[in-house]
Amino acid sequence: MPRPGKNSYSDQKPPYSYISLTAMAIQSSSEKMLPLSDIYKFIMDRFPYYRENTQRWQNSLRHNLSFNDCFIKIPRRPDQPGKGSFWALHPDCGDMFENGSFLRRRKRFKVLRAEHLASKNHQMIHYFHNQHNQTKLGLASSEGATMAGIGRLPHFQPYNINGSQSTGFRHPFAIENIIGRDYKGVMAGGLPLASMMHHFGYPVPSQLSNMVSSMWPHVGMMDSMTGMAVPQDYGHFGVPMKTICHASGQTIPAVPVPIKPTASLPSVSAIPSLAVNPSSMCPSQTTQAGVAVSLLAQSSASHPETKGTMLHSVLVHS
DNA sequence: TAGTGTTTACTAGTTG
DNA sequence: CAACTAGTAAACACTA
Repeated sequence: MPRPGKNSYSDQKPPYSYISLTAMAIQSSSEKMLPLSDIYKFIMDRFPYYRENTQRWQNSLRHNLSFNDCFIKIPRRPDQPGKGSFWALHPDCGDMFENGSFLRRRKRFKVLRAEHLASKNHQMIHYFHNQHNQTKLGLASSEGATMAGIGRLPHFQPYNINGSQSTGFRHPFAIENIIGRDYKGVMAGGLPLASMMHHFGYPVPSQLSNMVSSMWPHVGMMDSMTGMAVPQDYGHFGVPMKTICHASGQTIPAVPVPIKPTASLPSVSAIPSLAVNPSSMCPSQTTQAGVAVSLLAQSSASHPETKGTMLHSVLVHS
C-alpha cells in the first residue's frame, strides 16, 4: 500500500474486490437490494477511483453479479418501473470473507443446483417482496422473518424492517462491518491500536479503517467505542453515532466477538458478558443488544453452526 | 439506442 | 504445482 502523507489516496484503488464493493452497496440500501445503476452510483460516490474507466469496471462488476451465486436477481414489481432488476445478497453468503481479506474470499460461494433454481428464482424473490410489504406495514422483524420463511436462513437478518436497522445486527457485508471488521478474533476494545498493528502483515481493522478514512474520508470514520471504522452516516446500529450511547458522556468499550465459530466458543447463555444488564446500558444499546441476543439465541438453537457469525455484531458492555 | 444481463476465454495472483 | 479466485475483455441477447 502506498504510504500516507504522499499526495491524496482518493484515487487509489480500494482494497476491495468487486464482490465486496457490490455487497457493500447492497447492504447500504434500506431494502438490501439495489438496481445495477445504484450499485454503480454507490461505488462511484464513495470510491473516486471508480469514477474513471467506468466501462471496464462496470463490465467486470456485471460479470461478477451474473457469475457469482452470492448475488441474486430480484425482478422489479409492477409498481417499480425501470430498467434492469434489483440485485441482492444471497442469505447464506455472509461469511465468504471470514478470513478477513476483502480482496480474496476463502472460498467461492456456490449454491447447490437444486437450491440455485429454487432459491434464486422463487424463495428469494418471495422473501424480498414480503420484506418490502412488511416494511410498509411495519411488522415486527421476527414476525416478518417468519412469514417470509427467512427464519431458516441464518445469516440473513431482516434489516430495516420497521424502516430502521433496529435489530442491532448487521450483515457481514454491511459497509461498516466490511471496512471496520474484526480480524481473526482480535479484541479491539482494550488493546492499544499501535500494538495491534504489529501483529499482522495486512492491516488490522484499526489500520485498515485509518487507511480507509485517510484515503476515502467520505467512506468512514473511526468509532471511538470500538476502534473500528464506521461510516459517517451510521453507527453500529444504523443510527448516527452520537445517538447511540453517550448519555453519560463516557465512552463504553465494546468487544467485538470473533466472527469465526471456534470449538471453545461457549453457548450464548454461558457468556457472562452477554448477560446484559439493562441498567448499565444506554436505552438504545439495551434495546439493540437485547434484541440481538434474543435473536441470536433463537438462531443458535436451530443453527448452532452460525453462532460465531451471529455473535460478530453484538457489542458487549464490559 | 443505451443500459442490462449472460457467457466464454484468458491472464495473474493466491492457496493448499 | 494444481486448483482456485479475481479481474478483464469481448461477444451477444434482451429490453425500457
